Amino acid sequence: MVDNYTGKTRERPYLKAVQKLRHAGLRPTRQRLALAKLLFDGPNRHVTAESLHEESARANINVALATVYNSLHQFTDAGLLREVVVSPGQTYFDTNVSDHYHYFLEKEGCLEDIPEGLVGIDRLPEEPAGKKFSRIDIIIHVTENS
Amino acid sequence: MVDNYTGKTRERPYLKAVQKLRHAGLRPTRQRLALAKLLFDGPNRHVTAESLHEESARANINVALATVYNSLHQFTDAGLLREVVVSPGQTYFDTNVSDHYHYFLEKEGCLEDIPEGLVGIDRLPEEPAGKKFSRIDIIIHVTENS
DNA sequence: ATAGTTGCAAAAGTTTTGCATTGTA
DNA sequence: TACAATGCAAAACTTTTGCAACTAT
Repeated sequence: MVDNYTGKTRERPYLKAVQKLRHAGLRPTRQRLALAKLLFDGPNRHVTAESLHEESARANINVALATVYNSLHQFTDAGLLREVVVSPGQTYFDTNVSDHYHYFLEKEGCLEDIPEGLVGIDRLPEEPAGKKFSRIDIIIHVTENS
Repeated sequence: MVDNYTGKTRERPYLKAVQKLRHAGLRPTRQRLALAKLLFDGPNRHVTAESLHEESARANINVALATVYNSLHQFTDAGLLREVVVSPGQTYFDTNVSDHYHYFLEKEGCLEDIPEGLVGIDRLPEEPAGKKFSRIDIIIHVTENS
């Protein structure tokens, strides 16, 4: 793609996203690139399918909600995102895929990472023979004080 | 209600459920009594709205699925049940309302209580001023070993 | 009687699927 | 050109709501 004004290539701004998708084995299509740019350019984020879809619309990116869902799940399967379920109909996707836990702020209805080291687990059950613990989710629900 | 054969009252089998509902401030209606009996007569259970609805149908209890949802939420608000969300579209209700955590068995798609004392938390963040931690959810996902 | 409560059909959300279209080799 | 992958409309689920019918006082 060549910029109409400068004549220079405009691939650069998408380079990181392209490489990230390629590396994950996902074709860097127009829709996926746009979503990846929103998700991964900048600090860690917590989005829902709906919120990302709205954000895309605001940025004049035309993507169906179903495509947002599909892309989020593809990104998750590829290890680029982590899925966090808070309550029925509130599935978040977290760009921080390292081991960590979450606050859920009931009033604001949003997720926040708990900084590393603030929660300590000093005892866990044994993994039963032939099984393993694939994942440990901890969500601390935070409410306003009565 | 009087038994056709013995002429004796048949309230007795529902007494516990009636009292439980009354104490929770819920009118002991036919539907709620039937669901309460399924839920609270016997050992602790983990049900979904759908599973409880099927169970009711099998027991020849006529309840709409919406009523099952409403009743489960009323029971939950009254403190008789605890809601546990595992993944989108998988909301369980647990008759064990004490503080405890859960295994989620991915293969079977079912929840199990983690026996008390097996998980130890030795460090927690401070509650921010004016806020409190209303609840701490821990779910350990258990998968078959590769 | 009647004020408040309840149960459920219908509506509203949320998520997934099937297939025409597109993109790649 | 053929083959696989993609994007999205439509379908499928899950959950909530509004109101007619019912209940307890």
